[in-house]
Amino acid sequence: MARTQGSHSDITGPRILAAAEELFARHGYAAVSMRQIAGAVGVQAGALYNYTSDKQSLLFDLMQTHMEELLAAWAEESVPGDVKGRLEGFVRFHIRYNLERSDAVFIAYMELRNLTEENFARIEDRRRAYEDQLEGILKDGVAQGLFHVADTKIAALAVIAMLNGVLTWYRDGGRLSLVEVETLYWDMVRKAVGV
Amino acid sequence: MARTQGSHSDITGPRILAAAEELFARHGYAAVSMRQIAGAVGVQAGALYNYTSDKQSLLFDLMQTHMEELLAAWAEESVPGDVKGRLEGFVRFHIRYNLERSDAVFIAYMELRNLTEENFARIEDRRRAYEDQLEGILKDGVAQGLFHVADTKIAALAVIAMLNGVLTWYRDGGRLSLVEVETLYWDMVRKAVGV
DNA sequence: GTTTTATCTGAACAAATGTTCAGTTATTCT
DNA sequence: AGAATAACTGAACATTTGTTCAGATAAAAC
Repeated sequence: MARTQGSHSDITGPRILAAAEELFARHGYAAVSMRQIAGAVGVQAGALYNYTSDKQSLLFDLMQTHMEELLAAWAEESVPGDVKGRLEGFVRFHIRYNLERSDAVFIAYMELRNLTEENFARIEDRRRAYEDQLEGILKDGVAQGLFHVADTKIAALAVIAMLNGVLTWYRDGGRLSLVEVETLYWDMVRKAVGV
Repeated sequence: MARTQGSHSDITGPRILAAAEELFARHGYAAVSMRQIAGAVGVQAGALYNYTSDKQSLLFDLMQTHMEELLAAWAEESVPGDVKGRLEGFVRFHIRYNLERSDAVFIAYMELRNLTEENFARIEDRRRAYEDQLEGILKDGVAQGLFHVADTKIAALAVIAMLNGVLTWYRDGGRLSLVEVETLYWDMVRKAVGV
């Protein structure tokens, strides 16, 4: 056998990335083999190498794409206006976006140590850019005398860490709806920055 | 060659656990081989099996020990008194203790998916017990009308997630001292619970 | 000083790993 | 229709994996 019926690169390519994303998120990068990914797609392991140069760049591509899309989505959703509203927008956006793409977020936070030094630096750069978005809001709030935070850098990291925690317990159809979760966290963030 | 000079089980045993802890924390459980652990101890791979039945229980032992020690340390440090003081005590304890044992904490949070279903349940039980300690403080504060939190369960998870974030960026000799970090986070937690 | 026991080596095992590639077949182009 | 190309198979590769175990040597017990 060789080329299979209905095989197209623009179909198999995304399916490989999707399978890798789910498996990496569930079992971890190092614990997932190329054969498992291939099996999930319904293809032999060798076929993966028409779409990726190696396992490492499969991981990097997933992370890179996720970070770019995250930044792009925030750039589109972010609206200028009063700082309090901007902060609320960030909190709600972060929770919602990250829950929608929990697999990608999980990977982006847990598999950093499996990246090449060079790839790590690139991802880290994008993460810092995202953190800077939040810190920018906090700085503006402080400058306007509205927020009271002693260290905007630390506060930004603390808020993001707190929001990321949602990923570890939130389940669809659980006790709280998405909007309720957003509101609970916004309430805590709002008070933490002193407004 | 066989038994090496100065070989004692009460020395090699702890060294194996220490080496495994450091390697698991740095590279991840699945990415570390038994031969790497043995190499770090200065012993052949087969010798590890005098101290552990398999790789899985090496991981579980590390997690189990960590969780028990964490709970014991908190039980000793925790003092009854006003809720505000108890909450401050928890925040400072959590940051300090977790930074001192960052390798074990990292493993306990990142390698849950590599545990057997049964082992996972045991660790999860201990983690919940720890979260309950914090939630208990929050509940007391709410009952006394001192804290204003809408959902004590979520608030406990949010606070712990926020505090754990310190692990990802704190470095000894960095911009902020340990006490400064504790104080910054306590300030944010204090405000977040509305006091 | 001799025996017993604890501790480790070194080789071996089958299975699994990432990756390559010649060959085969479906699709697309002419 | 046939020729060219894209997509995949299946086998092979050198390593590495977790784990076992007979044998060897050091430490402890007598």
